[in-house]
Amino acid sequence: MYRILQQRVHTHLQNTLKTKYDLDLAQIPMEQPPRIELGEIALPIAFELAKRLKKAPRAIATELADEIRGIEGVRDVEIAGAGYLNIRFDRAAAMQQIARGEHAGIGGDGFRLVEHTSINPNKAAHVGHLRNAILGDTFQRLLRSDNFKRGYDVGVQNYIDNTGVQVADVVVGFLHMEGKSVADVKTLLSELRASGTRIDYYLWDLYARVSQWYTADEAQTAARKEMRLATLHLVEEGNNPTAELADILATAVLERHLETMQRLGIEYDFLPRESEILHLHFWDAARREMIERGVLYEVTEGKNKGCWVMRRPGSTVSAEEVDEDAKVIIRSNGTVTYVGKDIAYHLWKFGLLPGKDFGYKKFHEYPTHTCWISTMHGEEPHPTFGKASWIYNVIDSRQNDPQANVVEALRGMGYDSAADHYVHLNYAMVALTPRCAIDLGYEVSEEDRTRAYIEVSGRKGFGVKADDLIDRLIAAAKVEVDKRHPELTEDERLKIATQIAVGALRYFMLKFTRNTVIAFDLRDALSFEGETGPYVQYAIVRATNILRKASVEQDEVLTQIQTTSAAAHLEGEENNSIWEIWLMTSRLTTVLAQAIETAEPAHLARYAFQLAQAFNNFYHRHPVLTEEDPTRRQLLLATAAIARRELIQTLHLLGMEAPPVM
RNA sequence: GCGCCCGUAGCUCAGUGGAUAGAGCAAUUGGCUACGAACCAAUAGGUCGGAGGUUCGACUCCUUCCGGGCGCACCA
Repeated sequence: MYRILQQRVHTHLQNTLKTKYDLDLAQIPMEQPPRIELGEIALPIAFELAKRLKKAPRAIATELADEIRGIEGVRDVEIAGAGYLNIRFDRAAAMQQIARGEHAGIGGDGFRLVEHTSINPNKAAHVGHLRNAILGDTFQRLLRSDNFKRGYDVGVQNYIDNTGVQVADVVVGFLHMEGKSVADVKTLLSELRASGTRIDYYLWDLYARVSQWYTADEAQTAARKEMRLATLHLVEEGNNPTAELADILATAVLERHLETMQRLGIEYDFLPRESEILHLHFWDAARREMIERGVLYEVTEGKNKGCWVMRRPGSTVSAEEVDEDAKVIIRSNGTVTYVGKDIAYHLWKFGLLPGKDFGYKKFHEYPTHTCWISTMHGEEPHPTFGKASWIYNVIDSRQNDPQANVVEALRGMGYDSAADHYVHLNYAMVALTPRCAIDLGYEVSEEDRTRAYIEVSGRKGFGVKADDLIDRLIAAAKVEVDKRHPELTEDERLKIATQIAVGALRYFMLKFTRNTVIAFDLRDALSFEGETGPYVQYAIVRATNILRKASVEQDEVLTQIQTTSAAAHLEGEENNSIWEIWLMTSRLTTVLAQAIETAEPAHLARYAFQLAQAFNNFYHRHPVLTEEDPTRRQLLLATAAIARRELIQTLHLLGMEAPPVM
C-alpha cells in the first residue's frame, strides 16, 4: 500500500512541477521521517528546488503543500525543519487498504535466468557455497511469480563443471596417487554407498590430499602435473574409461549437492553441464560469430603471437597498436580458454548461438517440478532455458574480471541489450575467523592467528562443510524444542527444529550486504537470539498464540477490521506503536522492489527483523486478550493478524518457514 | 606495479546527498502467575581511518594519504 501512495505522490508532484515551474524531474527523492509523529512520507524536494527557483525552501514547500493535500489517501501535509514536506496518511483508510492486501504490482514480461550454486562436483559443499546458493535462491524467490505478485517468468540453473580440472584432480587421486584401477574405484563407491559414507565427504579429503601430492615430491612434480593435464584431456574428450570414472564421480557428488541444498529449500530447474558445451561444439558456433563480428582476431606479433584474442573492457589500445594486454581466447596450440567457453555459454543463455541447444533429460523430481540436466540427445518435449531477456549470475567477486570479459564480448559483438541485461550478482567470500578455525581443530599458523579472517579453501580442505553446519544447527534447535515442547511427537519436534535451523542459516547468510566479507564464526551462526531468523519466527508464533487464544482466524479478523471504524485507536502517542505495525507491513512491496532493483536480498531480511522487532514491542505494550473495549480489542487482534500475515509473507520470500510453535 | 572492494560503538554489521549516525552481540540494571523471556525496557559506549575539496547540506560524491582484503595466466 505504501508504494501505491509513493507512486501517487510521485506522479502528482511531477505533474505539478511541470505545470507550476516547468520543471521535469525524473526522480523525486522520498524518505521516511525519522519519527512516526512527523508523518509517513518526507519530501526534501524543496531543498533541491531552492537553487533552481531562487526561492527559500520553506516558501517552495508552502506552495507545494497545497498541491499535495488533495491527493487521495493524504490527510495532511506539514512543513517541517528547514523545508521538509511531511505527508501524513489517513490512517484509518490506509489500515483498511492494508487489511485488504492492496499493494503495488511487481513483475513484467520476459524470461529471467538465475544461475547459482555451480559447485565443482568433486567435493562437499562448504559455507562459501552456502552463501552463493542462499543468495541465488532468495533472489530467485523475489523475482518469481507467486500468490503475492505477478513477478517474472524465472528459470533457475546450476552450472555443472563436470569436465574441469577439479574433477580431474580427484580422478588423478584415485588412479595415480592411490594406484587404483577404474574397477577398484567402482567397488569402493559401492562400498561407500553400502556403509552410508557420503561420497562428497570422502572426496573432500581426497581432493585436499591430491592437491598436496602434486608438489609434495620435487622430483615428481613435473611428471605429476603432466598426469594431471593428461587426465584432464581424457575427461574433456569423453568416451574412455577415465572420462567414465569422472562422470560417475561428478554425478554422484552432484546428487549429494542437490540433497544438501534441498535441506535448505533450494531447488533447480536445469543443470547445464560443461561436457555438453564441449561435445555439442557450442564454442565452434561462438567462434564463427565472434570472428565475423570482429571481436576475435589473430595475433601475429608480440607475446601472444599465434593466439586469438579479444580486447579487455576499458582497453585504450588503438587498432594499429599491438594489444599486449588482450585476453587470450584461443591458445597458440588451438585450444579454447575458459572465458571463450563461457562466452559461448552466455550467447546460448540469450538465445544468440545460432543452431545450438542442449539436449534435455529428466534428472531429479522435486515435489512440485522436474529438474532437467543437459545431455547429447535428449527427451521431447522439454522446457526451454535459453532465450533469456535477463540473466543473473551469482558468482563471487573474485570473478569480477572474467565476468566483465564475457560482457565485453557481448557488447563488442553488438549485443548491447544482452550486455545491459547481464547481471553479475557478485558477493564477497566467506572466511573463517581464526578462533573458529582453531575450534574446528584446524592447524592455524602464527601469521593466520593475527588475521581478521582466513579464506576457506577446498583445495586445502579448510572450511566448514554445509551438511555439518546444518546438522549442528538442527541439533542445537532440537535441544530447545525438546525442552519447550515435550508434549509434541519426536517427528513434530524434529520438523520444527529443522525449520528453525534453516531459518537461522538462511537469515545469517542474508543479513550481510553482498560486498561484505563474512567472517564466519560458529557462535554467531548458531545463535537463535537477536538479529536472527528464529527471532522473526518467534514473533510469528506469538501472533499465532494470540489469535488462537482469542479463538479467531487471521483472515476473518482482517476482514472484520475493514468495516470497523477504529480510527480513534490509531491516533495519538499511545497508539503510535499500533499504527507503526500497520505502516511497516504496508512497506513490504517498497522494500521488495528495492531488494530486486539493487539485487540485495539483505534489505528484505533486515525488514523482516525490523517488523518482528516492532511487533515484539507492540506485544509487550498492548495486552490484547485482556482488552475490554471491544473495538480496540478488535483492532489489536487485527494488528497481530496483519503482522503475522506480512511476516509470513516476507519469510516466504526469503525461503524461510514459520513454525507452528517454538 | 595496475584494477576492484572495505575501514562507522569493545566485537559483528546497517545506514537511496538531507532532520539528533542506528541495530545485534558483549557489559551494567530492571522486568516472568504465560498473549510462553528464543522476549521487552533502560544505561553506558562514536573526532563515521587521516587530510583537503564539491554542496544550502557529506558517513554518503571527488582528490590524496594511511591501513586491510581480493583480483591481475596461452588455470578453470
